[in-house]
Amino acid sequence: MIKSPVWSLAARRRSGADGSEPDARTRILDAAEKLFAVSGYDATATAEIAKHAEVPKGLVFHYFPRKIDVLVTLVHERTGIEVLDEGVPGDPALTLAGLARRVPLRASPAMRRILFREADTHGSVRDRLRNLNAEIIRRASFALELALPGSRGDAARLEAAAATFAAVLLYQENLCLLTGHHIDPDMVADLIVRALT
Amino acid sequence: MIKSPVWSLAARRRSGADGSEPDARTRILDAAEKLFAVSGYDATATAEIAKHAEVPKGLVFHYFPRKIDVLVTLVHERTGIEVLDEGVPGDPALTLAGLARRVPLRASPAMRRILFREADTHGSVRDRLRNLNAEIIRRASFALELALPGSRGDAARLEAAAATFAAVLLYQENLCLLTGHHIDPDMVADLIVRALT
Amino acid sequence: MIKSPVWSLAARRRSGADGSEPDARTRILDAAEKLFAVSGYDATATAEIAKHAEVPKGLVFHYFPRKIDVLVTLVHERTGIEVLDEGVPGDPALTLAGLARRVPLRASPAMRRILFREADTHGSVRDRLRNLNAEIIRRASFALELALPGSRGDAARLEAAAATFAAVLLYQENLCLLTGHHIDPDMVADLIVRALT
Amino acid sequence: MIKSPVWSLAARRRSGADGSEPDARTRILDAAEKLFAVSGYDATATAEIAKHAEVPKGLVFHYFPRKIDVLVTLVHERTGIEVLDEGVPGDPALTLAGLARRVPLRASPAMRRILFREADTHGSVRDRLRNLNAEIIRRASFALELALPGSRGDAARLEAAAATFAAVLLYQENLCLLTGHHIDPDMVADLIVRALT
DNA sequence: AATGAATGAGAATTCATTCAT
DNA sequence: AATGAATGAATTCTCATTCAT
Repeated sequence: MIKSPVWSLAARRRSGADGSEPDARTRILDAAEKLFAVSGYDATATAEIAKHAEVPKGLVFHYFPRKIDVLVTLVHERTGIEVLDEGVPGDPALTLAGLARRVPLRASPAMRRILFREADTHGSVRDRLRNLNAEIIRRASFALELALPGSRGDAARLEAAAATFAAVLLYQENLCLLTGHHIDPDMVADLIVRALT
Repeated sequence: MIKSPVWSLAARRRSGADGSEPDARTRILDAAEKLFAVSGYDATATAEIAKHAEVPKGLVFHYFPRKIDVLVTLVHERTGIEVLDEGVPGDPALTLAGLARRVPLRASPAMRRILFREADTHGSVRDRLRNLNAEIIRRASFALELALPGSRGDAARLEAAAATFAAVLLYQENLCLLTGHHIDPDMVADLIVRALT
Repeated sequence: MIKSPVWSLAARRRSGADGSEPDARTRILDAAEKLFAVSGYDATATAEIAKHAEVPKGLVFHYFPRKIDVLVTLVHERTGIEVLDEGVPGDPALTLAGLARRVPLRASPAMRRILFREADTHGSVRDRLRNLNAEIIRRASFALELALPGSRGDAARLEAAAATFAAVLLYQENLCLLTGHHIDPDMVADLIVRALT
Repeated sequence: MIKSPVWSLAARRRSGADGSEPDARTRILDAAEKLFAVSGYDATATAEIAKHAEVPKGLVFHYFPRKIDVLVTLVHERTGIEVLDEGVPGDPALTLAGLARRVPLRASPAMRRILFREADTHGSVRDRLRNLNAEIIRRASFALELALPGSRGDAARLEAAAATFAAVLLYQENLCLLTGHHIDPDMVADLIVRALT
């Protein structure tokens, strides 16, 4: 059985299980997500969103009185931290590799682009990103501690390792998109393990 | 004596040592650099650039027929790779720490923000970033090889380490801005060394 | 009783017989028609059109996303060929004179000026004029054939006569405007008849 | 020996007989003539003229302080009435055909387009066109009288014939350009002769 | 005479937002 | 709730013209 990516949970929720069209509000958010990711928030006109969502222009403002509300809603409703399962004690490398492959950030690739791009200029997005980042570092930290009990001696180094790990995991997608350069998460996990043992 | 940052070489050149005002074109680029960094390209009006540069609106058009030309010119003229190479063989940790503190990307903090932010939506900026990133990885790779001749055995691991190093170095500033979380380059350097020895 | 000119049919339709104001879109086209005729397309600002139409500037864009769309729409909606055909066999001179006085081009004097002036530089206008001209020549040809069955022998001459007739009819108004020289259509009709009999 | 068209007299004068480049002022007028004909006066920027003339922008204003001076100068210097030879008494049809082929308007095709187009909105151009038209009608009238002494009886008809002849001759080029429909001058000459005899 | 930087008024177009229905 | 016409401020871009050198 193929496991659908975590970020598609929201996607599945969008269109009813009966295959019916998602409702207008959802279609607006879908369109905005795609357009914001591709062109950026500023360069996307609300009229464009309406057109792609196949709803009349006025309806966008019906649901989202200000344009910024669309962005805020997207970030609030379509990004989050995976609450499910955590660290699997035992083999350090395996645990880290698992974490690498399953960053607990629940957000579609499009939402990640939006998150990083708009955080630069929109306080509310930045706040969200801050929280998400902190949580990811905490998880990584916890996982490292769990996996590598021996390195407990140096908290600072563990902290740096977790942050590095988090940074690489968060940005690898971005970096790949921008530079075409791919970093293998397994390799990074392996490096971290080697550094801490 | 504090060494002025490398990216300010251009800045110093802008206003002559004689204290004379930089010329109009330079003032326009200066203003654009600052404004693009703070508000983003799309959210910055050319009129705003002109006002900050203290030049008439029309002069911006005179030098840069399209608004996008301002961005393209900034990226072309104000980002680059440090050519001064300083391979310091000897102590691995020291060498890496040096590299960490002196990323060979020649670009002001403002230009870095612009580079990362606008690469997402502007092809020409993305191309530049791609080149810069590749060059930085190459440098890091070379430095690692020089510093850690013993690890030559595993090229893939070295490559991953260099890429991780480069990614963290490039993004740390960004991450710090966005999330407030600071990563100590020395720590990262130390981690890399430990991972490779 | 004086028969109102054919081109005013549309005009009458614009403002209801109930004296109600024509709608915004119509007022915009009315204003554009007048201004384009007087000053030319290029020299007429859309703001000017809006002012004369007594609508806000933005509404012009709402109906006509590009300025050129106003011109194109005018030409499409306000020029045409009279469909009411009236072949009146019998006296040749009378028939031709009738045709002279009733060129089958349905277009206000303003639209005619626009048509001739802008055809020079705007392809879509030129296409329209081409069609109109061809149709007028066909009508003239048909009328001549009907009126002067005896001249059927020389098709080329008939063709030339029709074209000449059409040219003079089409341009007489233009010429008069530009040069102040008036050509009497009756005289031209008479000439044609004499030439063909 | 091929006889170069009358309107190229000016052209020949432009570049020295020694094949040297025409001077700046001439190149400016050349460029303006071409550009005005293609795009119209309003739609042609002075910078464009300078570019095509391969002269610095400032030089255009050196010779022609106002943009309109370029147009006025063109019309003054590059349109005129042929003063050379006139009617050849004898065969009417031949004389008219000759006149048809040799309209006494000395102006390049480009200048004719400019003349007709800009007359609509520029008084000075209109004045010139008026004069030229009057002169052409006078010539045609004279030629007709000379060629067809028998028809002297009806001055009004002669007048109408001359005007028709002039109109067709003047506009045929325009019409052809706009509508693609060609009128054979010989045919028109023939028609006129038939109408008057 | 020749030049290109400088200027600013004004053009087209964009677009978030409002509002009557 | 739904709709699309209406609004006007703001933005990018154009361009004739001036001017110092």
